[in-house]
Amino acid sequence: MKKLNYNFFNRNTTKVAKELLGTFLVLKTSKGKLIGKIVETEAYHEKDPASHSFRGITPRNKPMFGPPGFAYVYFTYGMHYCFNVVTERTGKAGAVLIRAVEPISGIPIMQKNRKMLKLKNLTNGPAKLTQAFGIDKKFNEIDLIKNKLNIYTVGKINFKIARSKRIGISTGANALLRFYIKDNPFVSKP
DNA sequence: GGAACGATTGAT
DNA sequence: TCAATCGTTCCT
Repeated sequence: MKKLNYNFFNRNTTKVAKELLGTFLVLKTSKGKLIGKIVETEAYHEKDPASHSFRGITPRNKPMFGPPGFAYVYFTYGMHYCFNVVTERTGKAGAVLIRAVEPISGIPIMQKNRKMLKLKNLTNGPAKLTQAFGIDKKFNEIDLIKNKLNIYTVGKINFKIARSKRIGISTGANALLRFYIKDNPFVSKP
């Protein structure tokens, strides 16, 4: 297990989105470690009409323009948080939305956070995994290399990557910037 | 100052 | 298919 570093994130957003598949999101909590294998991502570029960064920098999307390897957590629909990893060099916006993970460790804690027992529904959506991990606005703009929330790789690929249109957006909807592990049951929408 | 809307989810 | 629910952004 090797922790992903700044160099990994300081690259083209689409490339990072693809290579994040099969890596492990790890959060150290006082009650134990939460681990989820990333099985679904979406890429959001600076000039992408679907991206928050499209109309330039604002107080909310500021982290997207910041250094790579940091978190961008935003609140949406009045009740949900979504977790992104910032990509590209400082000054250029870019982020990868983590849309789904496969529960690996700390499952009882995730079940408690989600108030739900069914493994399949625990983390198979962007706002579901943040709820399972307890990720909220306190995690916005934190350094994912130096804090309790990290991403690790084992360097092995034993799955096929599928590609599709992104979900839940209206403008720029035809771009194939969603990536997921083929046949993985924890992908939000296969 | 006001209004429209959203990178969603869960229940009906 | 639809309500829940509120911060952000854009318009006046």
